[in-house]
Amino acid sequence: MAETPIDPRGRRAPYQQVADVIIREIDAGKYGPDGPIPSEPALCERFGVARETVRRALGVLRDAGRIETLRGRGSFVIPRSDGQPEPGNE
Amino acid sequence: MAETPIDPRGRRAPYQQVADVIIREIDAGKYGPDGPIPSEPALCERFGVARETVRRALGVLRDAGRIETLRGRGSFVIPRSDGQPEPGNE
DNA sequence: GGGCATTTGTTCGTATGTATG
DNA sequence: CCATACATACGAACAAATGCC
Repeated sequence: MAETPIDPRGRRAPYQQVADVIIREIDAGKYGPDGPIPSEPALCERFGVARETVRRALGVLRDAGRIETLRGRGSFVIPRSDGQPEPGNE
Repeated sequence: MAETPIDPRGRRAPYQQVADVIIREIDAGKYGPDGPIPSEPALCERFGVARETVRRALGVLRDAGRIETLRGRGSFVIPRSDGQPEPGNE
């Protein structure tokens, strides 16, 4: 079972829901300022979605400049430029 | 913008238009006698159509015996049998 | 160097829901 | 109703880069 199931029929598409969750976690500092986020297979497991859906979500994050992805390595949080402190876990 | 836009309202359906263009290019030797043709996503981009439309077009080419498609690899031009020389570029 | 597991990149196969003419 | 088309999603296979032993 997926740890963080998403609603396949929500008003927002599944890949957008996945993107939302991960963005919030990055904002909360869950992965560190420049840390790696979980691998695609791990995210598939967690959300109970296909790899394509995870990859779409990560595409949203890349387009938003929140992560960068390296082949054979993984995806990494892009540190905030100075003056924009981490939102911090609450 | 699509490099080779097709007319969504032409007398021929979009998938037929796409099939026509690719067949002409194969005849012109553009992809080599047994070379790969561009991937489905690439063709979607080029013609500005959805993947289903590209797949229908490729279905026409397969039914006509002009290409063969391999999962995870791509679609390849089927060489002409002897006695039927390539139409030749120009 | 080789071999292997992990990870992302790419490709086709299939299915569903929605919309249009 | 039906054919066509688009967007999304899941599945499977192949490919390339990385890293570790």
